[in-house]
Amino acid sequence: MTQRKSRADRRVELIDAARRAMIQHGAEGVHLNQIAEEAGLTSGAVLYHYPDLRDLLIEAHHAGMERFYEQRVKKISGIADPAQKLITTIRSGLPEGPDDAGVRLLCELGGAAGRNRVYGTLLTTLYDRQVAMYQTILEVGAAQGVFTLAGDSEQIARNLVALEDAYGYRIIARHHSIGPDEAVGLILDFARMSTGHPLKEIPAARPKTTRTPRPRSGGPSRGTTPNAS
Amino acid sequence: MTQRKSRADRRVELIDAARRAMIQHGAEGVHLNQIAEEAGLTSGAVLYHYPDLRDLLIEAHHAGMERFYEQRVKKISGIADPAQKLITTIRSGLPEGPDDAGVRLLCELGGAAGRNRVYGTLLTTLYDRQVAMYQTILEVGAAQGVFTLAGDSEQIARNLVALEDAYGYRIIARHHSIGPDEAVGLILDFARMSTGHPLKEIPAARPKTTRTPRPRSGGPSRGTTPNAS
DNA sequence: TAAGTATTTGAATCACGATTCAACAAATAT
DNA sequence: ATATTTGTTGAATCGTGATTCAAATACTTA
Repeated sequence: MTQRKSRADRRVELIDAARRAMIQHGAEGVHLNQIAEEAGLTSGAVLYHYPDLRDLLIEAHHAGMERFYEQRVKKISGIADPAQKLITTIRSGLPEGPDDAGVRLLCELGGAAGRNRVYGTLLTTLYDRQVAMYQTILEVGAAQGVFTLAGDSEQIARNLVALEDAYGYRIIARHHSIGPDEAVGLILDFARMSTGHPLKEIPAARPKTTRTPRPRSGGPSRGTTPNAS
Repeated sequence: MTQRKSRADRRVELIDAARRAMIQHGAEGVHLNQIAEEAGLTSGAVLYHYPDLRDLLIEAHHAGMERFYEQRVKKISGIADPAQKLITTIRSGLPEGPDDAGVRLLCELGGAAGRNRVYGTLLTTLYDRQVAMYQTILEVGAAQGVFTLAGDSEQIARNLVALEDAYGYRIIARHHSIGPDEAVGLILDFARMSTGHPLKEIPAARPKTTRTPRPRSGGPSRGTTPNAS
């Protein structure tokens, strides 16, 4: 028999298993057995903890969003410069690629939100929180004289989140010419117009320039070191 | 027995029935019987025409997109002024409300596109076509000296479509403070920055100002007539 | 009008997932 | 140690939807 767990532990595990299962099989297409398998249990055990599957799915979505949001907050927590903060935030709102689990899950929800009020509310709440996050960055930047806002900060923030969302969908759908980098570029174009700041992308050296096996005659120390602050 | 139809006619009918059924039950959650019922047939008859359900669903999505796109093209076909053309296009890309069938169907696809290459391609293609549509409007406007583009026309067009998409999702999800009008306003904010044009919304008299049962002392002929061009 | 063909039905069957539950095992309490 | 509670299994059952197909029905053609 599978290792026995306390009620609380098992519920947390199940939520995560459900999250994983939904990413693989679709938010609405998941089957109880798939969740059970993902958790290493039988369907009966899952039902024991969640007699109504829908509750589990909602909690899983909720957890997924929370995780997504927390990750973003964490990534910008150490950055002081508003411009770098903005750039980093934009990047953190996009999937890393077509298989990015977190964003995949959010995309799954878009359609369901039209038919399911709970999911609609969940998504709407996340959107509003993200808007608030951007708004704070913009306002602080303006207060410091770094940004010169071309309009209402809420309006700009809403459009920033909207752009993120949309390009997330494009990336997930495997658009041939829009990947994470291109999306960042496009959103930054808008951000520049809105903030009057050049928003140069200097953060974190990207060691991959479409393959860099360092073929040239080796210049001693230059390039890969990511501390060119 | 239900009225017999020719092969071609029936297929067209089925595609439309599938479209309607998907809007009600989700792009991936539709059942054969629901489609059959929507078409006024039995499941057997549906299978007779489409032995593989997936083919029908794909065709239905394709048709839905085509319809959506054609509607937009049609709406701007008569407009000469680039500014009005742009405004009208923006509005036509948004759902009329949370229950707008056409957009609902597109939203359904967003999640599935991550798992299903065909859907991904379908959505991507639609996106590219819309970008081209906007790009043409922008370029023509710039050539006529009406617009002063703040950047590459493709970049602006991509962001315009992205904003449309994202606000479509928000509206479908019943965001409390973002409806079609608010979304148009937000997108126009971006469009103004990008074109250097004020883009005043003068089109089509809106007879509804949050309820206008004309309670005042009745002025004889005035108000409801929608030809105040 | 008769023969032939295409479309549709309806019932039977099949497949699969959800649900239930008695039995069992692991923790915890006594 | 024993009893009790809690978590888990596995098999049985139920329900639903997909699939099949012979028969019936509506068209078409000769």
